Amino acid sequence: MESNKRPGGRSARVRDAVREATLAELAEHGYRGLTVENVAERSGVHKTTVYRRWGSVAGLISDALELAGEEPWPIPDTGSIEGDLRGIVQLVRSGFDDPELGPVSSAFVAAAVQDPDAARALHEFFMARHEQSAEVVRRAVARGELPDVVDVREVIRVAVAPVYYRLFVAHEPVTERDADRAADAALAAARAGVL
Amino acid sequence: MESNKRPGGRSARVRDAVREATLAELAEHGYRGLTVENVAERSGVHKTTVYRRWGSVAGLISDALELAGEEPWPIPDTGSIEGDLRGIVQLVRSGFDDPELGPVSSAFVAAAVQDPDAARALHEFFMARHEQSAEVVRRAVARGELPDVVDVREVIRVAVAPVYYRLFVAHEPVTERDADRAADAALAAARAGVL
DNA sequence: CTCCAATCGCAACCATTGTAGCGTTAGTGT
DNA sequence: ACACTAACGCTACAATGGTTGCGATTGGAG
Repeated sequence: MESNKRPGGRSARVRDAVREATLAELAEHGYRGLTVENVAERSGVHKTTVYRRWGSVAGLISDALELAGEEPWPIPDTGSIEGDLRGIVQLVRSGFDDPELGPVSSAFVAAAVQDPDAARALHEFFMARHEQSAEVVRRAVARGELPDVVDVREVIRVAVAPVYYRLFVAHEPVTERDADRAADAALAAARAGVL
Repeated sequence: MESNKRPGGRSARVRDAVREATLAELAEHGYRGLTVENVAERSGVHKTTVYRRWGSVAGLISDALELAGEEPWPIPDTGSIEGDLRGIVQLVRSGFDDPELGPVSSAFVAAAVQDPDAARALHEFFMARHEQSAEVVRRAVARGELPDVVDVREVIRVAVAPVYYRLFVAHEPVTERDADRAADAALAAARAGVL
């Protein structure tokens, strides 16, 4: 999708229009309501063109996901690992709570459990996220707050996992307290040396 | 679905045939390949009947899920909370690894992120699972291995969450070691008194 | 400026999914 | 045993999703 032979001009305009329409449709109707025809209609691009370049709704999602993965997100720096970890988990929680971002983010997860391409794209997305977020753990190790044998990415995974588990597996509500507790649990495990 | 006015005879046969066909189709083709027409074909029940009684693929899934939720699963009893927790998480992991059960279980998760009815059914399923699994934590508290203020269900959630997170969110492989580590992390957090 | 290939728009089409009307079958109460 | 009606099967059809072939447009290289 990146090595286009004709990156300038009309192709670029079409691509942007479709991407924008995809995100707008996702925000409004979620993943279930995302259809190639609606995106084509909204973007002003013919449906045949969308099918040719993106193939299906999963292709649209994957493309939008790559785009979303490029922009970094604000890693907290509160001075303590406890505050940083809590900040990250709260950021995840509030992201899904947001009426604008929530449906889009949820749509990514929903698409990935169904389509291999979307799954790959989401995998890459989360690998980048883990890598960025792990910085707070590295800082903590440097400050001597955590043993230096800790698996920095695993701390992040264990910290955010309960939030995702509640949202997408058990389908339970997630309170701010739940988020803090998940962060604290990961921290306790890291301090105990099991991560 | 339970308060049928004619629970005996043909209706029951139809219901069982459809349920069985649904599970078989799920095992073979996963959630993506599950279609009302295929289930109708396989079960020998006409497709209009399936549409009438189950409405859609999500209805089929919800029904199969209620069925699956009724049969209990083997909670380990190794004598120590460490062994029990590890056993539970490994059970989860190996369940999704199993070529027979894996696709069916995954299909439940996939359906629930898309359909509200399936989400409700899966929610009930997991509430029951948590309740059953929490028994190992209660035993540990009784043995004095854990503080008695611990949230027994939360320990289970935190223990299994990383496995589900890897499988359905980050789309990373899950090794046996990953599973043990997740159990150990939850245990460390519980011992530290944050759960 | 001119030409050429890549890309897009368009209409027509096929396949699949889901619905409606209606006659038939088979549990269930008497 | 008999009648009554819920539930099912069947055909036909509407709607949606996705494909194909071809002509028109447009960037970009020389």
